[in-house]
Formats: sequence, structure tokens, C-alpha cells
Amino acid sequence: MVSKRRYDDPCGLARALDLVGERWALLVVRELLHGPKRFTDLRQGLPTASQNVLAQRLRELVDAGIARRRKLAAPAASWVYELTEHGAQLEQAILALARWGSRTPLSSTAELSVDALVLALKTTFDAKAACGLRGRFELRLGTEVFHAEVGGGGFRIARGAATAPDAVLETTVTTLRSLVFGGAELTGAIADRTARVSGDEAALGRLLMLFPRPADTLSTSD
DNA sequence: GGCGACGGCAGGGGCTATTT
DNA sequence: AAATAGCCCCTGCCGTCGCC
Repeated sequence: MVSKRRYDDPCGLARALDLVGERWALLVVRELLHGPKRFTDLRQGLPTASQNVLAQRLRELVDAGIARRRKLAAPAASWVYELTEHGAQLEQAILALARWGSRTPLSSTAELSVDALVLALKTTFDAKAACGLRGRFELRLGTEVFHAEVGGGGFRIARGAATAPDAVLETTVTTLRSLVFGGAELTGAIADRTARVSGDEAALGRLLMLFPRPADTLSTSD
């Protein structure tokens, strides 16, 4: 095992980069921010990362106490990776970096991963526009299910089904991205069957307006 | 002597394909 | 899910050269 390169700098930033500064490391953390994932699910979220690099990054994150490996109870009985409390504390730093990054010119035409889209929702949420709004929602993106809640000027979203949601949106990452950042209309997506809504469609429509796209940077396929 | 450009070399790290 | 092999590319380091 070759020793890892280190900055050998007592600055907190350098020490953080010693842990999560390697290529792919922060994107692995991003994929785990909203709940545990199997190795194969992580690969889907990071399709251009090779297997051995992904395995190595996970091992390093586990060694650093940022993530842990856990076996699910039967019947699933598969191994999943999840953030530790220490690792979860990276969320605010990642959100700040993502906000900063979203103001730089978009140069990729690749599709967002589910977790990248959820992260984009968190980074662009407009608390002022949400003032006075309350609601619970369930987002079904393929096989991935998230529950989201707006209230008190805040926005929370995590993996898992919602309890008594006001509305449920069933769609794809591409369509949701168009609805939120691309100016597409919910009624149009419902009409062409790229989205299905049950419950309070108007409330869901208001929710989708709470994420202003950073000026002239984000793009869907527009 | 100081500086920048250039090339050679070694090691680190990432890739694909394959195996366990 | 993880490890391995073989290959390739990038980066850092060092020495050399030419110019001022």
C-alpha cells in the first residue's frame, strides 16, 4: 500500500482536504448525504468513476470516520455505506461549495444523479419565496423515493416515503429538473405523461416555484 | 546571478478488463 | 463487492540551456 499524499499543513482546510480532497471523495459523500446506499447504487450515481477508485474512496472515507459500512437486516442482508455523524457534518460545507459551483458556467451535458438533483434543490431553495408556505410532499424518481417538507421558511428532504403527504409527484430526474430549473410547466408534464401527481396539485406547483435557478448557469437541455 | 522555457525521469493515480 | 494486472497519463522534480 503506497502512502497517501498529504498536504502536511496544520490549516483546517488542508486537514479537511487530506480527508476529502481526493478526486471523487466529496461526490461520494454527496451520494450518501440523503441516506445509505449499496455499492452498486453508488456506481449508478457516479457512472464515470471506475470501480476500484470508488472502492478505494469508500475505504478511505471509512478509515477517516466519515462513512461506515453496515449490513442490512434480512431479507435484504446486503452491505450499505452511510455517513457517520462526523461525515454528515460535511453537509453545510458541501451545500456552500455547490452554491458557489452553481454560479460558474455549466460545461457538462451529462444528466444529474438523483442525489445531485436533490442537492440542487437544497442549494437553490428560496426561503423568502416560501414564507408562509407549509406542506409535505413525496417525490418518486424511478425507484428512488424522497419525502420533502416545507415550513417555517425551511426545506427538508431525505430518502423515504412521506407520512400523509399533501401531494405525491411521480416522475424522472430529467423531468423534475426541467420542472424546477428549466421553466417547464407541471400541467404540461402531466398532460404528456412524463409526470403523475396525486393529491394537491396546486401545492405541488407552488413547491416547484421555490427553487430559482442561478442566473445563466444551470441548464437542462435548454 | 536570476529567470523562464524545455525535456527527461520517476512515481502516483486513474483507466479497462478480468478474476475472486 | 472487492482485488488484481497491465497500461497510460499527469505531475513534480531536477538539470540544462538561452536570454537579460
